[in-house]
Amino acid sequence: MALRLYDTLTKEKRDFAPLDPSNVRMYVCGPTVYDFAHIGNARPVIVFDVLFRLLRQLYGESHVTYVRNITDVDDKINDRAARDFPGLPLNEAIRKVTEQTEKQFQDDVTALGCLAPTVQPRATEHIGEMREIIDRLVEGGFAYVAEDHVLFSPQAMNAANTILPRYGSLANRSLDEMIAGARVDVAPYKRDATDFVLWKPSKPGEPSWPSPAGIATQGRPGWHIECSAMAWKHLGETFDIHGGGIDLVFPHHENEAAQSCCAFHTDRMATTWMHNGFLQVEGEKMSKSVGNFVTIRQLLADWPGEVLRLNMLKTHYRSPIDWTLNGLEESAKTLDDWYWVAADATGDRAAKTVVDALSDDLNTPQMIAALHSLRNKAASGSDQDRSAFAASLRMIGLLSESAATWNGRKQQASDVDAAQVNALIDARTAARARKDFKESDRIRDELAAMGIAIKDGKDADGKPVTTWEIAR
RNA sequence: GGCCACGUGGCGGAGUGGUUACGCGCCGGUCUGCAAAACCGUUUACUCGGGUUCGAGUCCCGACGUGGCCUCCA
Repeated sequence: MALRLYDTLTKEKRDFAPLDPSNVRMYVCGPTVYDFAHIGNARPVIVFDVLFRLLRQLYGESHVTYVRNITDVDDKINDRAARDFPGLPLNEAIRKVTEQTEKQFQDDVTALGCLAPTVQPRATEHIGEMREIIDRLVEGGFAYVAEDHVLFSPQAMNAANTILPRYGSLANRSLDEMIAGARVDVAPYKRDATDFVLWKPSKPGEPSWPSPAGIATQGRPGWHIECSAMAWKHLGETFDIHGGGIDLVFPHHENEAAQSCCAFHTDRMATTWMHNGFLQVEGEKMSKSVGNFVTIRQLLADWPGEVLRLNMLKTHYRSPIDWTLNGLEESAKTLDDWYWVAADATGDRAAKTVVDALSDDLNTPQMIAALHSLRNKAASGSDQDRSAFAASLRMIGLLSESAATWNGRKQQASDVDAAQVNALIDARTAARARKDFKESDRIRDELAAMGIAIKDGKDADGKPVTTWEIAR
Protein backbone atom coordinates (compact mmCIF):
# COMPACT_ATOMS: atom_id res chain seq x y z
CA MET A 1 0.00 0.00 0.00
CA ALA A 2 1.33 3.40 -1.01
CA LEU A 3 2.11 5.97 1.66
CA ARG A 4 -0.53 8.66 1.92
CA LEU A 5 -0.12 11.74 4.07
CA TYR A 6 -2.44 14.61 4.96
CA ASP A 7 -1.07 17.99 3.89
CA THR A 8 -2.10 21.00 5.97
CA LEU A 9 -1.60 23.34 3.01
CA THR A 10 -3.95 21.60 0.57
CA LYS A 11 -6.13 20.03 3.30
CA GLU A 12 -6.13 16.66 1.62
CA LYS A 13 -4.64 13.23 1.97
CA ARG A 14 -2.31 12.61 -0.94
CA ASP A 15 -0.02 9.90 -2.21
CA PHE A 16 3.45 10.71 -0.97
CA ALA A 17 6.05 11.08 -3.71
CA PRO A 18 9.49 12.08 -2.44
CA LEU A 19 11.49 14.64 -4.41
CA ASP A 20 14.35 12.15 -4.30
CA PRO A 21 13.51 8.59 -3.20
CA SER A 22 17.17 7.97 -2.43
CA ASN A 23 17.09 10.82 0.10
CA VAL A 24 13.70 11.45 1.68
CA ARG A 25 13.94 14.63 3.73
CA MET A 26 11.92 15.63 6.80
CA TYR A 27 12.23 18.64 9.09
CA VAL A 28 10.46 18.83 12.43
CA CYS A 29 10.48 21.82 14.76
CA GLY A 30 12.25 20.81 17.94
CA PRO A 31 12.27 22.40 21.36
CA THR A 32 13.27 25.86 22.44
CA VAL A 33 15.50 24.86 25.29
CA TYR A 34 14.54 26.86 28.36
CA ASP A 35 12.51 24.45 30.51
CA PHE A 36 11.59 20.79 31.04
CA ALA A 37 9.61 19.45 28.11
CA HIS A 38 5.97 18.78 29.01
CA ILE A 39 3.87 15.89 27.77
CA GLY A 40 2.43 18.07 25.01
CA ASN A 41 5.94 18.57 23.66
CA ALA A 42 6.32 14.82 23.53
CA ARG A 43 3.53 14.39 21.01
CA PRO A 44 5.27 15.68 17.87
CA VAL A 45 8.49 14.00 18.95
CA ILE A 46 6.79 10.61 19.16
CA VAL A 47 4.52 11.08 16.14
CA PHE A 48 7.32 12.09 13.82
CA ASP A 49 9.61 9.41 15.21
CA VAL A 50 7.01 6.89 14.07
CA LEU A 51 6.94 8.56 10.65
CA PHE A 52 10.74 8.47 10.54
CA ARG A 53 10.66 4.75 11.28
CA LEU A 54 8.01 4.18 8.63
CA LEU A 55 9.98 6.11 6.01
CA ARG A 56 13.10 4.10 6.84
CA GLN A 57 11.08 0.95 6.41
CA LEU A 58 9.66 2.06 3.06
CA TYR A 59 12.71 3.75 1.51
CA GLY A 60 15.61 2.14 3.35
CA GLU A 61 17.40 3.23 6.50
CA SER A 62 20.13 5.13 4.71
CA HIS A 63 17.70 6.96 2.41
CA VAL A 64 15.94 9.12 4.96
CA THR A 65 17.25 12.35 6.47
CA TYR A 66 15.39 13.56 9.53
CA VAL A 67 16.30 16.95 10.94
CA ARG A 68 14.98 18.09 14.31
CA ASN A 69 16.41 21.35 15.50
CA ILE A 70 17.34 22.71 18.89
CA THR A 71 16.43 26.37 19.22
CA ASP A 72 18.98 27.81 21.62
CA VAL A 73 18.52 31.51 20.98
CA ASP A 74 15.29 33.09 22.17
CA ASP A 75 13.94 35.73 24.52
CA LYS A 76 12.45 33.09 26.80
CA ILE A 77 15.88 31.55 27.21
CA ASN A 78 17.37 34.92 28.06
CA ASP A 79 14.64 35.59 30.63
CA ARG A 80 15.09 32.18 32.22
CA ALA A 81 18.85 32.57 32.37
CA ALA A 82 18.62 35.95 34.05
CA ARG A 83 16.12 34.57 36.55
CA ASP A 84 17.94 31.34 37.42
CA PHE A 85 21.53 32.59 37.38
CA PRO A 86 21.38 36.23 38.42
CA GLY A 87 25.03 36.21 39.51
CA LEU A 88 26.45 35.12 36.17
CA PRO A 89 27.12 37.14 33.03
CA LEU A 90 24.07 36.67 30.81
CA ASN A 91 25.80 34.73 28.08
CA GLU A 92 27.26 32.27 30.56
CA ALA A 93 23.90 31.84 32.25
CA ILE A 94 22.29 31.25 28.87
CA ARG A 95 24.79 28.53 28.05
CA LYS A 96 24.01 26.84 31.35
CA VAL A 97 20.27 26.96 30.68
CA THR A 98 20.48 25.69 27.11
CA GLU A 99 23.00 22.92 27.81
CA GLN A 100 21.11 21.69 30.84
CA THR A 101 17.72 21.83 29.14
CA GLU A 102 18.93 20.13 26.00
CA LYS A 103 20.40 17.30 28.04
CA GLN A 104 17.06 16.86 29.84
CA PHE A 105 15.23 16.86 26.52
CA GLN A 106 17.53 14.26 24.96
CA ASP A 107 17.23 12.00 28.00
CA ASP A 108 13.44 12.32 27.97
CA VAL A 109 12.90 11.52 24.31
CA THR A 110 15.35 8.63 24.44
CA ALA A 111 13.30 7.19 27.29
CA LEU A 112 10.23 7.58 25.08
CA GLY A 113 11.81 5.21 22.59
CA CYS A 114 12.59 7.78 19.93
CA LEU A 115 15.46 7.24 17.52
CA ALA A 116 18.02 10.00 17.26
CA PRO A 117 17.23 12.17 14.22
CA THR A 118 19.84 12.17 11.48
CA VAL A 119 20.83 15.74 12.36
CA GLN A 120 19.99 17.85 15.40
CA PRO A 121 21.23 21.29 14.45
CA ARG A 122 21.45 24.21 16.87
CA ALA A 123 20.23 27.65 15.90
CA THR A 124 23.36 29.39 17.21
CA GLU A 125 25.50 27.31 14.85
CA HIS A 126 23.57 28.58 11.82
CA ILE A 127 23.75 32.33 12.25
CA GLY A 128 25.73 32.58 9.01
CA GLU A 129 22.96 30.88 7.03
CA MET A 130 20.40 33.14 8.67
CA ARG A 131 22.36 36.22 7.63
CA GLU A 132 22.62 34.95 4.09
CA ILE A 133 18.88 34.33 3.81
CA ILE A 134 18.17 37.77 5.26
CA ASP A 135 20.55 39.39 2.79
CA ARG A 136 18.82 37.65 -0.08
CA LEU A 137 15.41 38.77 1.18
CA VAL A 138 16.54 42.38 1.43
CA GLU A 139 18.11 42.23 -2.04
CA GLY A 140 14.94 40.71 -3.43
CA GLY A 141 12.81 43.50 -1.96
CA PHE A 142 10.97 41.20 0.46
CA ALA A 143 12.56 42.66 3.55
CA TYR A 144 13.80 46.07 4.68
CA VAL A 145 16.02 47.60 7.33
CA ALA A 146 14.54 49.93 9.95
CA GLU A 147 16.23 51.14 13.12
CA ASP A 148 18.75 48.27 13.00
CA HIS A 149 15.95 45.72 12.60
CA VAL A 150 15.33 43.73 9.47
CA LEU A 151 11.65 43.17 8.79
CA PHE A 152 9.95 40.83 6.37
CA SER A 153 7.07 42.30 4.39
CA PRO A 154 4.25 39.89 3.54
CA GLN A 155 2.73 42.71 1.46
CA ALA A 156 5.83 42.79 -0.71
CA MET A 157 5.71 39.04 -1.07
CA ASN A 158 2.12 39.06 -2.28
CA ALA A 159 2.81 41.98 -4.59
CA ALA A 160 5.69 40.14 -6.27
CA ASN A 161 3.32 38.22 -8.55
CA THR A 162 5.67 35.33 -9.31
CA ILE A 163 5.55 31.64 -8.58
CA LEU A 164 5.65 32.46 -4.88
CA PRO A 165 2.80 31.17 -2.73
CA ARG A 166 0.34 33.68 -1.36
CA TYR A 167 1.26 34.73 2.18
CA GLY A 168 -1.36 33.24 4.48
CA SER A 169 -2.09 30.22 2.34
CA LEU A 170 -0.82 27.72 4.89
CA ALA A 171 -2.79 29.22 7.77
CA ASN A 172 -5.71 29.81 5.41
CA ARG A 173 -6.24 33.45 6.11
CA SER A 174 -5.81 36.63 4.14
CA LEU A 175 -3.57 39.57 4.88
CA ASP A 176 -6.66 41.73 5.26
CA GLU A 177 -7.89 39.49 8.05
CA MET A 178 -4.53 39.68 9.74
CA ILE A 179 -4.39 43.43 9.53
CA ALA A 180 -7.87 43.60 11.03
CA GLY A 181 -6.85 41.30 13.84
CA ALA A 182 -3.40 42.76 14.44
CA ARG A 183 -2.62 43.54 18.03
CA VAL A 184 -2.28 47.14 19.03
CA ASP A 185 1.40 47.18 19.95
CA VAL A 186 2.63 47.60 16.42
CA ALA A 187 6.23 48.76 16.55
CA PRO A 188 6.66 52.23 15.03
CA TYR A 189 9.44 51.13 12.69
CA LYS A 190 7.16 48.62 10.91
CA ARG A 191 5.81 49.70 7.55
CA ASP A 192 2.83 47.40 7.94
CA ALA A 193 1.27 45.76 10.95
CA THR A 194 1.83 42.34 9.43
CA ASP A 195 5.60 42.73 9.00
CA PHE A 196 7.63 40.46 11.21
CA VAL A 197 11.16 40.58 12.55
CA LEU A 198 13.98 38.69 10.86
CA TRP A 199 16.76 40.33 12.84
CA LYS A 200 16.87 42.70 15.77
CA PRO A 201 19.55 44.64 17.63
CA SER A 202 20.96 43.15 20.81
CA LYS A 203 20.96 45.03 24.06
CA PRO A 204 24.27 45.17 25.95
CA GLY A 205 25.03 41.80 27.53
CA GLU A 206 22.62 39.90 25.32
CA PRO A 207 23.84 37.32 22.82
CA SER A 208 24.90 39.11 19.65
CA TRP A 209 26.38 38.44 16.26
CA PRO A 210 27.45 40.60 13.31
CA SER A 211 24.30 41.82 11.60
CA PRO A 212 23.23 41.24 7.99
CA ALA A 213 22.06 43.84 5.47
CA GLY A 214 24.84 46.28 6.24
CA ILE A 215 23.67 47.02 9.78
CA ALA A 216 26.61 48.28 11.80
CA THR A 217 25.58 47.21 15.28
CA GLN A 218 25.48 43.64 16.47
CA GLY A 219 22.17 41.83 16.67
CA ARG A 220 20.34 38.55 17.03
CA PRO A 221 17.81 36.62 14.98
CA GLY A 222 14.06 36.86 15.29
CA TRP A 223 11.88 33.80 15.59
CA HIS A 224 11.20 31.75 12.39
CA ILE A 225 14.45 32.48 10.58
CA GLU A 226 16.40 29.78 12.41
CA CYS A 227 14.26 27.03 10.96
CA SER A 228 14.57 28.38 7.42
CA ALA A 229 18.33 28.44 7.90
CA MET A 230 18.69 24.97 9.39
CA ALA A 231 16.32 23.33 6.93
CA TRP A 232 18.23 24.93 4.06
CA LYS A 233 21.60 23.88 5.37
CA HIS A 234 20.69 20.27 6.02
CA LEU A 235 17.87 19.52 3.57
CA GLY A 236 18.22 22.02 0.75
CA GLU A 237 15.99 24.74 -0.66
CA THR A 238 12.99 22.41 -0.83
CA PHE A 239 12.29 19.14 0.90
CA ASP A 240 9.55 16.59 1.48
CA ILE A 241 7.96 16.87 4.91
CA HIS A 242 7.80 19.70 7.40
CA GLY A 243 6.21 18.84 10.72
CA GLY A 244 5.29 20.26 14.09
CA GLY A 245 2.42 21.05 16.42
CA ILE A 246 -0.77 22.56 15.05
CA ASP A 247 -0.10 25.75 16.98
CA LEU A 248 2.97 26.35 14.85
CA VAL A 249 0.97 26.70 11.64
CA PHE A 250 0.64 30.38 12.32
CA PRO A 251 2.75 32.33 12.58
CA HIS A 252 5.81 30.10 12.71
CA HIS A 253 5.41 27.89 9.66
CA GLU A 254 3.63 30.52 7.61
CA ASN A 255 6.60 32.84 8.14
CA GLU A 256 9.20 30.15 7.64
CA ALA A 257 7.65 29.22 4.32
CA ALA A 258 7.45 32.88 3.32
CA GLN A 259 11.12 33.46 4.09
CA SER A 260 12.35 30.33 2.39
CA CYS A 261 10.17 30.61 -0.70
CA CYS A 262 11.11 34.26 -1.21
CA ALA A 263 14.80 33.64 -0.59
CA PHE A 264 15.01 30.66 -2.94
CA HIS A 265 12.24 31.58 -5.42
CA THR A 266 10.23 28.41 -4.99
CA ASP A 267 6.52 27.80 -4.70
CA ARG A 268 6.79 25.25 -1.90
CA MET A 269 9.22 25.03 0.98
CA ALA A 270 8.07 21.50 1.79
CA THR A 271 5.91 19.23 -0.33
CA THR A 272 3.89 18.09 2.66
CA TRP A 273 3.10 20.02 5.83
CA MET A 274 2.08 17.87 8.77
CA HIS A 275 0.72 19.06 12.11
CA ASN A 276 -0.20 17.11 15.19
CA GLY A 277 -3.22 18.05 17.30
CA PHE A 278 -3.16 19.44 20.81
CA LEU A 279 -3.19 17.60 24.09
CA GLN A 280 -5.42 18.09 27.08
CA VAL A 281 -4.96 16.65 30.56
CA GLU A 282 -7.98 14.96 32.17
CA GLY A 283 -10.28 16.95 29.90
CA GLU A 284 -8.76 20.30 30.71
CA LYS A 285 -6.31 22.53 28.94
CA MET A 286 -2.85 21.98 30.35
CA SER A 287 -1.58 25.08 32.07
CA LYS A 288 0.50 26.00 35.05
CA SER A 289 -2.32 27.99 36.59
CA VAL A 290 -4.72 25.03 36.55
CA GLY A 291 -1.99 22.95 38.15
CA ASN A 292 -2.16 20.12 35.64
CA PHE A 293 1.06 21.00 33.86
CA VAL A 294 2.89 17.72 33.60
CA THR A 295 6.42 17.19 32.35
CA ILE A 296 7.76 14.14 30.56
CA ARG A 297 10.19 13.76 33.43
CA GLN A 298 7.43 13.55 36.03
CA LEU A 299 5.56 10.91 34.04
CA LEU A 300 8.72 8.87 33.53
CA ALA A 301 9.04 8.62 37.29
CA ASP A 302 5.78 6.64 37.39
CA TRP A 303 5.62 4.93 34.01
CA PRO A 304 7.97 3.21 31.59
CA GLY A 305 8.59 5.37 28.53
CA GLU A 306 6.90 2.78 26.34
CA VAL A 307 3.64 3.22 28.24
CA LEU A 308 3.71 6.94 27.47
CA ARG A 309 4.59 6.15 23.87
CA LEU A 310 1.79 3.65 23.36
CA ASN A 311 -0.65 5.93 25.12
CA MET A 312 0.26 8.71 22.70
CA LEU A 313 -0.23 6.47 19.68
CA LYS A 314 -3.69 5.32 20.70
CA THR A 315 -5.08 8.54 19.24
CA HIS A 316 -4.59 9.57 15.62
CA TYR A 317 -1.99 12.34 15.49
CA ARG A 318 -4.30 14.97 14.03
CA SER A 319 -7.04 14.51 16.62
CA PRO A 320 -7.02 16.16 19.99
CA ILE A 321 -5.84 13.79 22.70
CA ASP A 322 -7.05 13.71 26.27
CA TRP A 323 -4.18 12.56 28.49
CA THR A 324 -5.63 10.66 31.44
CA LEU A 325 -4.49 8.37 34.22
CA ASN A 326 -7.12 5.89 33.08
CA GLY A 327 -5.58 5.81 29.61
CA LEU A 328 -2.10 5.26 31.02
CA GLU A 329 -3.29 2.34 33.13
CA GLU A 330 -4.91 0.79 30.09
CA SER A 331 -1.75 1.27 28.02
CA ALA A 332 0.35 -0.28 30.77
CA LYS A 333 -1.93 -3.28 30.92
CA THR A 334 -1.75 -3.73 27.16
CA LEU A 335 2.04 -3.61 27.18
CA ASP A 336 2.27 -6.07 30.05
CA ASP A 337 0.24 -8.48 27.95
CA TRP A 338 2.23 -7.81 24.78
CA TYR A 339 5.55 -8.38 26.53
CA TRP A 340 4.16 -11.63 27.90
CA VAL A 341 2.93 -12.88 24.53
CA ALA A 342 5.93 -11.69 22.49
CA ALA A 343 8.13 -13.61 24.92
CA ASP A 344 11.41 -12.16 23.64
CA ALA A 345 10.81 -13.48 20.13
CA THR A 346 13.28 -12.24 17.54
CA GLY A 347 12.50 -11.14 14.02
CA ASP A 348 12.93 -8.14 11.77
CA ARG A 349 9.95 -8.31 9.42
CA ALA A 350 7.16 -6.04 10.59
CA ALA A 351 3.72 -7.27 9.58
CA LYS A 352 2.18 -5.83 6.43
CA THR A 353 -1.02 -4.95 8.30
CA VAL A 354 0.98 -2.69 10.62
CA VAL A 355 2.92 -1.02 7.82
CA ASP A 356 -0.28 -0.54 5.82
CA ALA A 357 -2.09 1.06 8.74
CA LEU A 358 0.78 3.49 9.23
CA SER A 359 0.94 4.16 5.51
CA ASP A 360 -2.59 5.56 5.68
CA ASP A 361 -1.57 8.92 7.13
CA LEU A 362 -0.12 7.33 10.25
CA ASN A 363 -3.33 5.65 11.34
CA THR A 364 -1.89 4.45 14.62
CA PRO A 365 -5.25 3.35 16.12
CA GLN A 366 -5.70 1.10 13.10
CA MET A 367 -2.13 -0.07 13.62
CA ILE A 368 -2.89 -0.94 17.23
CA ALA A 369 -5.92 -2.95 16.14
CA ALA A 370 -3.60 -4.80 13.75
CA LEU A 371 -1.20 -5.43 16.64
CA HIS A 372 -4.00 -6.89 18.75
CA SER A 373 -4.80 -9.23 15.91
CA LEU A 374 -1.13 -10.25 15.59
CA ARG A 375 -1.01 -10.71 19.33
CA ASN A 376 -3.92 -13.15 19.24
CA LYS A 377 -2.26 -15.14 16.48
CA ALA A 378 1.03 -15.15 18.38
CA ALA A 379 -0.59 -16.26 21.64
CA SER A 380 -1.82 -19.49 20.15
CA GLY A 381 0.50 -19.75 17.18
CA SER A 382 3.94 -20.58 15.99
CA ASP A 383 7.36 -19.02 16.51
CA GLN A 384 6.82 -17.30 13.18
CA ASP A 385 3.67 -15.62 14.47
CA ARG A 386 5.52 -14.46 17.56
CA SER A 387 8.35 -13.15 15.39
CA ALA A 388 5.98 -11.13 13.24
CA PHE A 389 4.33 -9.72 16.36
CA ALA A 390 7.61 -8.85 18.05
CA ALA A 391 9.13 -7.35 14.91
CA SER A 392 6.06 -5.17 14.42
CA LEU A 393 6.28 -3.87 17.96
CA ARG A 394 9.98 -3.11 17.60
CA MET A 395 9.43 -1.32 14.32
CA ILE A 396 7.33 1.29 16.08
CA GLY A 397 9.68 1.62 19.04
CA LEU A 398 8.04 -0.75 21.51
CA LEU A 399 9.34 -4.01 23.00
CA SER A 400 12.80 -2.54 23.38
CA GLU A 401 13.52 -4.51 26.57
CA SER A 402 13.48 -8.17 27.48
CA ALA A 403 10.34 -9.52 29.12
CA ALA A 404 12.35 -10.08 32.30
CA THR A 405 13.55 -6.48 32.42
CA TRP A 406 10.04 -5.24 31.73
CA ASN A 407 8.51 -7.26 34.56
CA GLY A 408 11.40 -6.60 36.91
CA ARG A 409 10.89 -2.89 36.47
CA LYS A 410 7.50 -3.07 38.15
CA GLN A 411 8.94 -4.91 41.13
CA GLN A 412 11.72 -2.39 41.40
CA ALA A 413 9.26 0.46 41.34
CA SER A 414 7.51 -0.83 44.45
CA ASP A 415 9.20 -1.69 47.74
CA VAL A 416 8.04 -5.29 47.77
CA ASP A 417 10.34 -7.83 49.39
CA ALA A 418 10.48 -10.69 46.89
CA ALA A 419 11.80 -13.18 49.45
CA GLN A 420 8.91 -12.45 51.78
CA VAL A 421 6.41 -12.85 48.95
CA ASN A 422 7.91 -16.15 47.91
CA ALA A 423 7.84 -17.40 51.50
CA LEU A 424 4.14 -16.56 51.76
CA ILE A 425 3.43 -18.27 48.47
CA ASP A 426 5.26 -21.39 49.63
CA ALA A 427 3.21 -21.39 52.83
CA ARG A 428 0.04 -21.05 50.77
CA THR A 429 1.05 -23.87 48.45
CA ALA A 430 1.62 -26.08 51.49
CA ALA A 431 -1.75 -25.11 52.94
CA ARG A 432 -3.45 -25.93 49.67
CA ALA A 433 -1.69 -29.28 49.53
CA ARG A 434 -3.20 -30.22 52.89
CA LYS A 435 -6.53 -28.70 51.81
CA ASP A 436 -6.40 -26.02 54.48
CA PHE A 437 -8.20 -23.56 52.22
CA LYS A 438 -9.03 -21.18 55.02
CA GLU A 439 -5.34 -20.62 55.59
CA SER A 440 -4.48 -20.47 51.87
CA ASP A 441 -7.18 -17.85 51.26
CA ARG A 442 -5.96 -15.86 54.24
CA ILE A 443 -2.47 -15.75 52.75
CA ARG A 444 -3.86 -14.75 49.37
CA ASP A 445 -5.71 -11.86 51.02
CA GLU A 446 -2.56 -10.87 52.87
CA LEU A 447 -0.63 -10.75 49.59
CA ALA A 448 -3.41 -8.80 47.92
CA ALA A 449 -3.19 -6.26 50.72
CA MET A 450 0.50 -5.91 49.88
CA GLY A 451 -0.42 -5.19 46.27
CA ILE A 452 0.59 -8.61 45.01
CA ALA A 453 -1.54 -10.44 42.48
CA ILE A 454 -0.95 -14.18 42.26
CA LYS A 455 -1.62 -16.53 39.40
CA ASP A 456 -2.04 -20.24 39.93
CA GLY A 457 -1.04 -22.64 37.22
CA LYS A 458 0.44 -26.02 36.65
CA ASP A 459 3.86 -26.96 35.38
CA ALA A 460 4.58 -29.58 32.75
CA ASP A 461 4.22 -32.39 35.28
CA GLY A 462 0.89 -31.13 36.51
CA LYS A 463 2.36 -29.84 39.76
CA PRO A 464 0.78 -26.61 41.03
CA VAL A 465 2.90 -23.52 40.38
CA THR A 466 2.10 -20.01 41.57
CA THR A 467 3.56 -16.90 39.99
CA TRP A 468 3.04 -13.35 41.17
CA GLU A 469 3.30 -9.78 40.06
CA ILE A 470 2.77 -6.29 41.33
CA ALA A 471 -0.81 -5.22 40.78
CA ARG A 472 -0.89 -1.76 39.28
C1' G B 1 -15.09 39.61 16.37
C1' G B 2 -12.46 36.55 12.24
C1' C B 3 -10.59 31.68 10.84
C1' C B 4 -10.22 26.44 11.96
C1' A B 5 -10.73 21.55 14.16
C1' C B 6 -13.52 18.15 16.88
C1' G B 7 -18.41 15.84 19.02
C1' U B 8 -19.05 7.61 17.93
C1' G B 9 -21.35 2.34 23.01
C1' G B 10 -19.75 2.54 30.55
C1' C B 11 -14.52 4.36 28.95
C1' G B 12 -10.58 4.92 25.11
C1' G B 13 -10.80 5.12 19.88
C1' A B 14 -10.92 3.78 14.10
C1' G B 15 -14.20 4.14 10.17
C1' U B 16 -16.18 9.24 5.35
C1' G B 17 -22.44 6.52 1.46
C1' G B 18 -24.40 0.06 1.63
C1' U B 19 -21.71 -6.48 5.60
C1' U B 20 -18.23 -7.35 13.09
C1' A B 21 -13.57 -1.97 13.82
C1' C B 22 -10.34 -2.80 17.74
C1' G B 23 -8.98 -2.42 23.04
C1' C B 24 -10.48 -1.83 28.27
C1' G B 25 -14.73 -2.63 31.42
C1' C B 26 -19.45 -5.22 32.30
C1' C B 27 -22.02 -9.90 31.92
C1' G B 28 -22.00 -15.33 30.79
C1' G B 29 -19.05 -19.89 29.99
C1' U B 30 -14.50 -23.19 30.38
C1' C B 31 -10.75 -23.91 34.01
C1' U B 32 -10.24 -23.69 39.65
C1' G B 33 -11.20 -26.28 46.37
C1' C B 34 -13.05 -21.00 45.70
C1' A B 35 -10.85 -17.13 43.18
C1' A B 36 -7.31 -14.65 40.12
C1' A B 37 -4.86 -15.26 35.46
C1' A B 38 -5.75 -17.45 30.74
C1' C B 39 -9.10 -18.89 26.92
C1' C B 40 -14.19 -18.70 24.57
C1' G B 41 -18.65 -15.94 23.94
C1' U B 42 -22.35 -11.87 24.60
C1' U B 43 -23.75 -6.78 25.26
C1' U B 44 -24.21 -1.37 24.44
C1' A B 45 -22.94 3.86 19.60
C1' C B 46 -22.74 7.37 16.08
C1' U B 47 -24.61 15.59 20.12
C1' C B 48 -29.43 17.70 18.35
C1' G B 49 -32.76 19.51 14.18
C1' G B 50 -33.58 19.76 9.07
C1' G B 51 -32.04 18.28 3.94
C1' U B 52 -29.83 15.17 -0.33
C1' U B 53 -30.17 9.77 -1.47
C1' C B 54 -33.02 3.53 -2.88
C1' G B 55 -29.76 3.89 1.45
C1' A B 56 -26.00 8.64 6.01
C1' G B 57 -22.06 7.73 11.75
C1' U B 58 -20.20 8.96 6.70
C1' C B 59 -22.47 14.34 2.11
C1' C B 60 -25.13 19.50 2.67
C1' C B 61 -27.46 23.44 5.94
C1' G B 62 -28.44 25.08 10.86
C1' A B 63 -28.12 24.76 16.30
C1' C B 64 -25.61 23.38 20.69
C1' G B 65 -21.05 21.84 23.09
C1' U B 66 -15.53 21.37 23.49
C1' G B 67 -10.84 22.95 21.93
C1' G B 68 -7.21 25.73 18.93
C1' C B 69 -5.10 30.00 16.17
C1' C B 70 -5.35 35.44 15.29
C1' U B 71 2.95 37.73 15.61
C1' C B 72 7.54 34.35 19.37
C1' C B 73 2.85 28.13 23.36
C1' A B 74 4.06 21.31 20.50
